[in-house]
Amino acid sequence: MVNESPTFSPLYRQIKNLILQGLESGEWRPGEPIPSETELATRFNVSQGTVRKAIDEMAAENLLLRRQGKGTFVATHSDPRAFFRFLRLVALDGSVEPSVSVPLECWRAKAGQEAVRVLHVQLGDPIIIVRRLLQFSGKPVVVDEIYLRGDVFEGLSLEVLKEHQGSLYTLFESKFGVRMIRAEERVRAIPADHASAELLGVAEGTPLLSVERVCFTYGDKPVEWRRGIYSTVEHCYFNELN
Amino acid sequence: MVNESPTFSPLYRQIKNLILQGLESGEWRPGEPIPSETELATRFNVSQGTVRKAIDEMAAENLLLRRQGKGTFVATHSDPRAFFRFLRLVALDGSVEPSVSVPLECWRAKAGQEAVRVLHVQLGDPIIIVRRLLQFSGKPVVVDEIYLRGDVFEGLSLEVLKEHQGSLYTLFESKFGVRMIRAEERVRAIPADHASAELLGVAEGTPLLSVERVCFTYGDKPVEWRRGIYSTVEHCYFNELN
DNA sequence: GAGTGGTCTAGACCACTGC
DNA sequence: CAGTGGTCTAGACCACTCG
Repeated sequence: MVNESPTFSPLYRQIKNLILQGLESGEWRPGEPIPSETELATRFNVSQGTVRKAIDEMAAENLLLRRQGKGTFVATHSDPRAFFRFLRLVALDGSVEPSVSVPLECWRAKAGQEAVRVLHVQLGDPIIIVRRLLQFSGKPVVVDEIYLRGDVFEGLSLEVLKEHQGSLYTLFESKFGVRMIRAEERVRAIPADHASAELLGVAEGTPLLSVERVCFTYGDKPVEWRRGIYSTVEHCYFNELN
Repeated sequence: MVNESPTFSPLYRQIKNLILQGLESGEWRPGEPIPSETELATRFNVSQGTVRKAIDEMAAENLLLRRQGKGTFVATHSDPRAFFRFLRLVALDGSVEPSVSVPLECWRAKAGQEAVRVLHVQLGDPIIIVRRLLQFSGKPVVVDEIYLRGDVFEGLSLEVLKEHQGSLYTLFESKFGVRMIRAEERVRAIPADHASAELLGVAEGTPLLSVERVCFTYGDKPVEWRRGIYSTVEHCYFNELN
């Protein structure tokens, strides 16, 4: 169990990778429990403390969720606590309203330069584009244009989107087995164009937020790129800095 | 060492609070090392592992910085790695340019309703207001208006600001003993008014980011409120979601 | 009560830093 | 070389959940 190589990697990190493999391979699916610490310890021939440290790190990265007395579970976006993990939008008056997703369009296309650069696909590879509206207490607040890898989300259609309840990421988990781990957002201020102005109910030229998001699944593989146009008339983009 | 109260608090968290007290009281100042784990363990009559767990949490919260072989240090904003911790601004082309802070004005005032609400001071209490410009590679990108508690930052003046090299938060640490721990930001899109347009070199009405930040020191005490007006012509607000 | 994660300990050894 | 943090172990006991 000793590692004398120049690129030293502690045992618990090797264990972490083994557990990660289980997640990637689908051995344990989102929401399901993984084996207990003692069970994993005997399986991997290490002490419980080492497994514990591996799980600690993964829980800190929101990959696993520990629940004392019950077990350790694969994190899922359908957990209500995870809903605002990727949606940093709050009402100016502090009220918390549930959001409703209204799918507008969904069509297939071939990857252009932008998709190639961000999604790591080849030029002309199939991609899927979704346009949808996000409403808070009945009012439209966000217009999203979402680019997805066609190979990963094969079968996605407007009908599927309309049938589904809940956030897009729960749909991606349950129907396509894709779990979003991490995302990067780039925010800029832009004037409302004609289409966005109409959809969001603001005057053309009104300053809006352009929020570009790249979303990664296991292995830091980018699978979604989206641009959201946020109206900040009654909401704002909220961020906590630590 | 047993705790049978209904509000159970593990030992390592009590140790954490003791170390926190040392930070708040200034027993160890930013950049300085705290005593070694074994030393703290004997001082607090617990095992090294318990001290370790306390320090682990504080390192995760960016309160302490561990350096193998050297010791554990009080985190500081003058560490270059911490520079972009609170400034989520990157160039669109990905280049990393150092920023220069240009103080414009600094005056004393009495707290209005906004300051009362955010900074938890009394109406009419002394506050200090700073206006400054942030330049990247010579170009103005951010105009900041900064509201500070007068009791905490007594003695701050335009001269002091102009003399100082480095970020504002390093000045706050070295001259006023105030360390910023955590911040909240609220981002909205607004049109450039006349003054901002002139300072940032954009046309009046250009969409800009309004970034309001509340900054907290130990004990979650708010000591700074600022509104930054960001030009997103060549930069964007970057955020990583985990 | 059995099983889970959570805490605490004591001790051994490894990796890194600086004298 | 001594001193620091980093890893790993084995074992005891506590707190929580559920049947």
